[in-house]
Amino acid sequence: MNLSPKIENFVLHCGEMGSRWGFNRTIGQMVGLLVINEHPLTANQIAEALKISRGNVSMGIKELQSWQLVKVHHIPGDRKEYYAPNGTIWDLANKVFEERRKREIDPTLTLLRDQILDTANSPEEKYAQEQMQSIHDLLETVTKWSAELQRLTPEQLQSLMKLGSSVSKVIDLKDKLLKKS
Amino acid sequence: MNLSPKIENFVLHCGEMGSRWGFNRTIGQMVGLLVINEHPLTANQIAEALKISRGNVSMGIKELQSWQLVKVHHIPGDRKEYYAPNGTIWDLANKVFEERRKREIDPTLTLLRDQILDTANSPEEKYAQEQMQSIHDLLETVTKWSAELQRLTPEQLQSLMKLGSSVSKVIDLKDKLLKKS
DNA sequence: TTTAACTTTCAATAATTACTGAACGTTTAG
DNA sequence: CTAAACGTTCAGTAATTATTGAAAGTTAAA
Repeated sequence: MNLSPKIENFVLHCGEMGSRWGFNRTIGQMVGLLVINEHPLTANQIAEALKISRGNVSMGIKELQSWQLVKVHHIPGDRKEYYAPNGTIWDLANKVFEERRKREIDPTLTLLRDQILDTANSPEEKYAQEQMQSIHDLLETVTKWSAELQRLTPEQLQSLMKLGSSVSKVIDLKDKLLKKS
Repeated sequence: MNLSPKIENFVLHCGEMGSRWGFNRTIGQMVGLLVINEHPLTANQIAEALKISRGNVSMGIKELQSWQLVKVHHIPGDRKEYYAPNGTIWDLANKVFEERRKREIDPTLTLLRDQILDTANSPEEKYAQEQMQSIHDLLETVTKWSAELQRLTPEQLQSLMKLGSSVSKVIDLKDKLLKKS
């Protein structure tokens, strides 16, 4: 398992980015490695390619499974497990978004709702509640939107993109249509 | 500077979330604190409220300024600096997105483009390039979309949301319109 | 110019997070 | 049943990241 410089480059970059997307460097590299390899890899191949311990691979795979980002393959007559990305790039990105929504946005919305319903007993708390309401509304909007986007295939998205660069135009379209009907 | 339990709760939560949005726990708390306070705060007030050192506040503010998330106020006859959020909630969210795009997505796009243009000298590299192309396309789409969304006011967004829950419908609308004309 | 009131910096250290590798668990072939 | 081939766990340790606090920098009033 020797990576070509080009591929190694990509894998290292995934490592750097991985930490920003919710997992750590090593796990980012693992995703990168699995994604640029056409065929599933064994835990030992991963350990060797990334120069990390076997135990670390096991922990990383476990974490990736909790994100639903990898699936396991088996080859008849072979006891090893072979790991591969669980879906297309688009699927993986969706899963990361979805998981982060669950872990970050949902708990925040819950907290905000609780606080907003509670009665404010000072002007400071009143202001605080107003701000929390803004955050709440923003998060809810973003959540709904991302749910919408996730339903689209990449092709539909591309098509939407080509509409003419401006979402405002979509709004205008909507308005026109609604007036006609 | 004594926080009411309700407000403290929110601030602590911002701390937890802060780390996920690109900064660390303390800096997350600082943002939370500034956002739920109607009036600008001095560095000492922040240090006292969050029970951290004065030096840490200074570093945190510096970091937040690099994200363009805080602005400085001055009161005539007072040499202290007063810090406040740099815009509405929506503005702040936009700035975070924008900054993360610059720090994460743009460098990734550059790397991917380089790799894709380079000639593949093995079937593995060929496949790798195809995958990189997918990632590239996805990131570009997401980038363009977020740029579009950022142009909208929260009100426009809300309006778009109310369109009827499904973006696919917008695409259908578009198709119908284009066929008619 | 001195002093007081502030801010910034950064080396030392604390806190957190990630990794290793040995021990243990499980499955299957012989 | 035993050994080999694999996967998992976790205590100990390494690496990284965050924080403190003392020293140095800045500004303005006296």
